[in-house]
Order: sequence, then structure tokens, then C-alpha cells
Amino acid sequence: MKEVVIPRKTIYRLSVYHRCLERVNHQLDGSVSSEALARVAGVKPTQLRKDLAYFGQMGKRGIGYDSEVLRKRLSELLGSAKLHPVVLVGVGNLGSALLGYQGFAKEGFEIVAAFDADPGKQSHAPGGWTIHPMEQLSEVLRKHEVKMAILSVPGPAAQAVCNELLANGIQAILNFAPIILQVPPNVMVNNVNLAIELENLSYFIR
Amino acid sequence: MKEVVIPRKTIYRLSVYHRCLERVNHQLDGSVSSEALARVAGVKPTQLRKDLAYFGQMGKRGIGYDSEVLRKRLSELLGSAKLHPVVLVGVGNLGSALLGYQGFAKEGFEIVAAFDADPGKQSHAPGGWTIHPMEQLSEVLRKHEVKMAILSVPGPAAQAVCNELLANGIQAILNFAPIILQVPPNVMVNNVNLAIELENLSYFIR
DNA sequence: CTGTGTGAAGGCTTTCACAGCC
DNA sequence: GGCTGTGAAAGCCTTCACACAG
Repeated sequence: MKEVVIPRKTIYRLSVYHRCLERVNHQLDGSVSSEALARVAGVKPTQLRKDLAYFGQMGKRGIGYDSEVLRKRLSELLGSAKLHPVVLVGVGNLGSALLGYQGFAKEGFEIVAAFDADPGKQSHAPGGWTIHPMEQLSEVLRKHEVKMAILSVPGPAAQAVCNELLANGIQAILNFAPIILQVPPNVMVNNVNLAIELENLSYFIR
Repeated sequence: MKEVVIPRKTIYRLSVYHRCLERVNHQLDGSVSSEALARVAGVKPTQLRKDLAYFGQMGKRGIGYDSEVLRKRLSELLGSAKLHPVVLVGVGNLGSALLGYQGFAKEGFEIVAAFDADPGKQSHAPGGWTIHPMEQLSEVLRKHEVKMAILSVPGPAAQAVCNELLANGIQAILNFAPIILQVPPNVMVNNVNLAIELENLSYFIR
């Protein structure tokens, strides 16, 4: 029994490989080399091999990786093999966009409910979504056993809403609010801040 | 003249500090300590100091940083002091959401035009946006001297559109398409992939 | 005495070089 | 011969410890 910790960055790249594999695996007859897959994933072949090797022998020497086997294995490892229920909190500009975004469902995530403090948001909701008031949060989270949340409320409200999510058993948050959330170490937060991404790019323009 | 390279991660955190500073600088009378700012930014005080020190002496020992001076300096360094024109290409689900997102303008970025291969997208556009056909890309980019683009087209179209952007002088791309773009080393790409962020979170849920 | 600036140490990730299997 | 798996080396970033300025 090994006691190696797997780097966060490796986990992240696993998702990238997973996507790349799904995009190209009908173009190849059964197997991929680390070199081929690394190229479309934008990494070096050695890195890909090291990443995969954390989880045991996955390829055949002299041949490569069986693309279908690898895809399945990645899917299991990442926990995306089964459908994950997700809630979305904050149906403003960005939130309603995310509700309409088809990308989530396609990748194994189902938004089971959307919440907003303002019931008036009902009318703006795309695609016939029902926007629940915050009071129903607890009930819905427990009923569907939801463990993941998408947080797209304004910055000032974010920490309070976050606390509410944590109190109801949420273990992972995709945070679009422009603040660093304070959470216990067993809760995972991934931040997405579009303004920061743009600002970061502008640094590199001479 | 020092010849030190500044880590990419440092540049990224600079944006975070910048945001945090804007959020809290009316709460303080003139100066911030590295400890206070680091706390809201979610980093260690030493890291913040080292990050800032890459750009010379910015604080006063025994006192801290003058919050207004620091804010201005960060703004200059990041290139967000002046308004940057940006174009958005791909007005699908996500693209139209981004068009409606107020966050960009607030942070010094102005979307000067939106493009889509399908002129039918006109009707879906929020807020009275005119959606230009791809044929006008070259003209608009040159006229407004646009250097940054937001790319939200479907994966299969992304590389071709990217090449077109590069041919017209684009130097930085915020990429929402689920592929790794092939670009020359002098072009900067920041990837945002919501499905990957969610999948990544799902790994950490036991 | 307070809080920044910084060389040095430490830790983590990536890359290399090559052993091992097909 | 081809390509994976992996210990060792290199590189990069973070953290520490403390000098130094207000």
C-alpha cells in the first residue's frame, strides 16, 4: 500500500486528458501513445505518463494506452462516471447564463435546482427553470443529497451563502463570486474570476 | 538593472491583491499591512511581500503599504489602468451570457464588438448588441486596435477562429472553447473550462 | 517595537535518462 | 524497435529567518 499524495495539478490535468481523449478517440484504432495525447492536451509526454502512473500501470509498453480503457479509468478516477447532482445559487447575469449552458449536463453534471434571494428573478430564468427562494435550500440539498454547488451571487453576499451551503453538507463549490471564501479544509473550492483572467492577460500585452 | 523573471503565478496573484484592495480600501485609513491584505487574498503574508517586492520597494517598514498608492501601482503594472478594447467571438449560450455580464466593463475592459458565424444569432443577443459576421473581423480589429479577444465558439471551430484572430494582430485570448489552442509563444492564452472545473471538484468528494 | 525586504532553505513539480516490457 | 514506468536531477515557487528602516 503506497502512501503517495497525488498533486492537485495532476488531478486537474487528468480532466484535461479525459476531455482530449473523448474528442479524439474515434479517430484512432484502439490505442494512443503518450506523445499523441500529450500533444493535444498541451503537455509533455513524460508529464502525461507520470500523471497516469500515479494510479498504477495503465498502458502497454511498446504499444501505448488503450483509449477506451483509459477513458473509462479516468472517468472512474475523477468521479464523473456517475451523474452528480449540483445546485446553482445566484441567478443574476452570470448565473442565468450558467443555467442555460448545456455544457454541464453533457459532462455528467445535473443542475437539480436554482436558488436566488430575489424571487423576482423567476421571470428572467431561461428554459423554464424554477428559481427557488433561499429558504428551500436546506430541503432540496438534503432531498437530492447534493454535494456540489455553483455559487454565482454578488461578492458581498458570497460568504454568508457559502456558510449556508456548508451547513447543509455541501463539500465542493465552484465559486464565481469575486472573493476568497473561508471554508474548512475538507471543503474544496475552485474559483473562476473572469475579470481577473482578463486583467492577467492585459499584463502580457506590451 | 535586474534581470529577474517574474513568475506567472505572481502576476496572477497581483490581480487578486488588486481586487481585494479595491474591496477593502475604504475600510482602512490609508495603509494596509501585508498580513491584513494577505488574509483577505487567501495567501501567506510573506508571499504577498515577496510578490510585491519583485517590483521594487512599495511599502514603508514599520507601517505597511499605502493602500491608494499600492492600488494605483498594481493597476499600472497589470495594464488595467487604461481601458482595453476587447472583442467577443462566438455568441452561443455562453457567449451571449458573457455579453450581458457587467463585470468586464466595471474592471476596465470594453467589449467593442461581438462576432458569430451565424447571422441568425442577432435575435438572441442581449442588450441591443449587434452581432457582426466573421467577415468584418479584420476591419473591426484594426480600426479599434484590439489586442484581446474572448473566444466562446464550439470546440471544433476554435482553432480556425483563433488563427484568424492571430492573423489580425490579437495578442491575448481568453479561451472558453474546450480545446488547447496552438499559438505562437508571444501570444498569451488563458483557458476557462467550466466542465473541467466541476469534474475536478468531483474528484475530491468521497 | 512594528512591519517590510530579501537571501537562504525547504518543498513541490517537472523533466531527464534509462530500465523494463511488449 | 517502440513506448511505458520510474528513480534521480533540475527547476521553480513558497516559506523561513532575520536584517533593516520607520
